[in-house]
Amino acid sequence: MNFDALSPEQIDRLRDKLRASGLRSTRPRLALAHLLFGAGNRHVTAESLHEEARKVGLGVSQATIYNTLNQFLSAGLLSEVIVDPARSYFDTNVTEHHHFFIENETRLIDIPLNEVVLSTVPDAPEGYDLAGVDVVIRLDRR
Amino acid sequence: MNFDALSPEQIDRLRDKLRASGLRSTRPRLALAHLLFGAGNRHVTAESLHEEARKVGLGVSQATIYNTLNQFLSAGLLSEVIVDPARSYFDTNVTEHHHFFIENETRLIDIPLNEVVLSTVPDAPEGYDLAGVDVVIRLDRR
DNA sequence: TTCCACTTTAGAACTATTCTAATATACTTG
DNA sequence: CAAGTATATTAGAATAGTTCTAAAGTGGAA
Repeated sequence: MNFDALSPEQIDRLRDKLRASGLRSTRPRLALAHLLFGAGNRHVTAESLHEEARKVGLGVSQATIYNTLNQFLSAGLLSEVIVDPARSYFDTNVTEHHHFFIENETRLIDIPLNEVVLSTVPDAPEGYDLAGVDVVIRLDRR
Repeated sequence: MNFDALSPEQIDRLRDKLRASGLRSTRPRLALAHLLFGAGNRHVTAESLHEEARKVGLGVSQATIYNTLNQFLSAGLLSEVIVDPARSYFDTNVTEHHHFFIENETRLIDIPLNEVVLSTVPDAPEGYDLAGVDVVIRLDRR
């Protein structure tokens, strides 16, 4: 596979992040990182990433796809988007933002944080801490 | 089981809704409707409703729980809340509103529509129609 | 270069949900 | 109001996404 997708600096940063989470820089992890982070913000499912890996000739098992996605999630390299009861989506954009979800295409589109303004939100009930605010705008193809 | 939970008028309205969706007013459907609609707004999962039915001595199979929840959803008697990749939640509140979701208690709390003000939202991309806007405020117990 | 903790993997296991096809029941019609 | 039929219910099998297991492989410290 083509490892030009990530610059040497990006690779170093990735290795640091992995090490910081106690994860070794293995061939499967680096290869999947190239697919994930090599071309702007992306949304993948385990299945779509596995298929993509297969297409570029990456011999990587389904178990490794799941393990890697979950480890990258814990390491803060990915975020999870919960919009579809049938599968989990992983997002390479780990900054705060929102989503369009096109139900009949099972496709996600990022919405930059500043394009959604929540001028009023309720306080968290007593005894609870705010963990995050997710806005999902559901769409149907016309 | 106690059928006093719903008034005769409510029962008539329910029968009408079911008929409008081509559904017969069977004993299991009416009994589950009493559990669901007999005491204010509620959030249930298939499992929690099944357990509740069992406790009140309602002999109803898991398949019927799933069938009934999905039929009530199609009939507009329930709405679905997607906040947890592990299970589907059904909400007896079918008006537009939002949710708190307490992750470590797998518990939902309704937020009335007027308590969340979205002063700016992006336009739907060309070719797509707006299907709904869901705001989920995730909480952790302190 | 060796060693060992960490990784990967195939396949089994698991969980939520849906499906199947046999039995039971609501509701219409005579 | 009895009978007939379309619709419901059910147990259990099937399915889909995901996680687990345990055996074989590998990164990187020394």
